[in-house]
Amino acid sequence: MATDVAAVFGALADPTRRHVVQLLSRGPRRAGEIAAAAGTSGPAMSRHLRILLAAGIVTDERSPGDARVRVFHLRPDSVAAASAWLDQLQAHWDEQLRSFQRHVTTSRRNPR
Amino acid sequence: MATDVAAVFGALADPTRRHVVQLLSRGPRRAGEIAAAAGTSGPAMSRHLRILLAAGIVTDERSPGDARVRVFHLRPDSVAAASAWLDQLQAHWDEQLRSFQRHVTTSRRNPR
DNA sequence: ACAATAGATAACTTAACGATTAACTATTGC
DNA sequence: GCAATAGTTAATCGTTAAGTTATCTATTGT
Repeated sequence: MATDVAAVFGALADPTRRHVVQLLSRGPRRAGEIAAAAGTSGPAMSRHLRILLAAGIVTDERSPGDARVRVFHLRPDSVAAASAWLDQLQAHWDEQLRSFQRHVTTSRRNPR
Repeated sequence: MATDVAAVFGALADPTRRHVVQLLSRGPRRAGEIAAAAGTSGPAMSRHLRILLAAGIVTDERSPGDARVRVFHLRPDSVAAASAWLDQLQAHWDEQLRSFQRHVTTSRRNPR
């Protein structure tokens, strides 16, 4: 339930997990489908999905017809927080680009 | 020169590098300043900065007054690419959320 | 030329990460 | 109840990544 920016970036750093997110963006999938589509084994995908769950990127739910089937789908707000982090960064950039060349040779005599 | 989304997320996955990016968002800094602000040693920061350079997030330039001083500053377009990746994801979400509950109990009889 | 400074590189250690095989827990169907 | 299925957890291995100490290069100042 994190929606933590650090966890989101950490989760999205892995190419397999990015692939999973790309797949889930086209609709929810079961765990077996995800593992097969990503080309990884079941146990490996289980750990990846746990990381994505901890980052708040995906959510799971049991299929009502078949209780052993686990369906995963994305959570829009989690990535929105990460996107906000990047936007907040760009907000600071506008200010930085104005005082850009001014600070280049600053603090030549600045031991502390 | 990457501006690669994978490299950007991988670079931003590390908390030390995120701290560096946060620092550089408030203006360009020298390598020594960055290492001191992040609380890490020079060699460790040198490797982090190399990763940020490879990801296209930061750029370096020699100080004209002091050639051994290396000043680092951010590159707005690099994070814009990563932000675009997240936005492209949200674009797919709108479609997914419409056919949301429809696919939950799909493929109950789908062995392969 | 010599000492000092700013960083980067080398070699090494340790910790984290990812994949695999095997065993385990539920759940469905006969 | 028993076999099969869906998925997770356990234990292990190999790889990668991060940090540290020491060394090296380049540049500035005297």
